[in-house]
Amino acid sequence: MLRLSKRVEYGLIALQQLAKRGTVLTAREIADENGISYDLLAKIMQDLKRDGMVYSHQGVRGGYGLMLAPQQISVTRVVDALETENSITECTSETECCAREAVCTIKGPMHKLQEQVEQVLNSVTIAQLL
Amino acid sequence: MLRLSKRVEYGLIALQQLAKRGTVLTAREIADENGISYDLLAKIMQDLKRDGMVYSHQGVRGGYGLMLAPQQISVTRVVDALETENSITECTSETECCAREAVCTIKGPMHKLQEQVEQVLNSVTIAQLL
DNA sequence: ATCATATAGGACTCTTTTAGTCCGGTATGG
DNA sequence: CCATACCGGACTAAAAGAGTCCTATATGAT
Repeated sequence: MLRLSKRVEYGLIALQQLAKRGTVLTAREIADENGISYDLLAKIMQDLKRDGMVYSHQGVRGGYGLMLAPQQISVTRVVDALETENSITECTSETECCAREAVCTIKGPMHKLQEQVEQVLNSVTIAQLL
Repeated sequence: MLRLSKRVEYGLIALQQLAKRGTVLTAREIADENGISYDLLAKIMQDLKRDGMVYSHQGVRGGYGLMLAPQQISVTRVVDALETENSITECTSETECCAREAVCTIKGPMHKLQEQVEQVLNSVTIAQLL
């Protein structure tokens, strides 16, 4: 369907909110204010933290804060952090191996297309979402 | 996963083969030579025909042929013909309606992103796959 | 100290989408 | 008239995606 997952969608929203407010926010706050499942968002925030885009504080008055400037966080980076695969076809994936590889006649062109799509996602940052 | 479906992948291969060979090909030929399930490809060819990209002839010595020049067939057109949805998020879809629409803070930016991705898919045609 | 608050993370389940199959029907050239 | 090849509905299976539940751990405030 050529669609970004909800994980990425929610991740972008969370990062946008952190950038806009400029303060520490809890996963609960972000979830409630944006109509997102708390459990789901909680996991997404963990992944964003693992990547180094945000930091976290446990306990009372804890929450999440941005580790980077909004213009430093590209959509590509968010996708990479939140999705297992980001290739537009199986043959442009580095982790999968296409069963049709031996007879594949579109591998080359698909790689070029992949690059162009990535370039678009790379050119957009959280700063553009504000 | 931001991935094109197998339907689109196979559709592109079929169109590429028709363009490269410049003759009428049967669904069976295309399927066998490219390691694609015949039943699946048969349906894809029907969809391509419905769209007007190819014509078909039934019966002995029948098959499919291109209706348009390769440079006139964009990837976007193939995606539109073969997939029900092509929007990168639910909020950029014209047919779906996002449950979070009232509180959505990324609708605008997502539309811009969508346009850019579409522009890329629009700029690539079957001619570039040869 | 202890308690309410918040993140950390494993293990599920449910739903949707995608891929692929099976089958009977129709058109057509040899 | 029959083998060939498209037409198209119905179905199944597999995979991915979304969301839930529950327990553990850290920590600031009282």
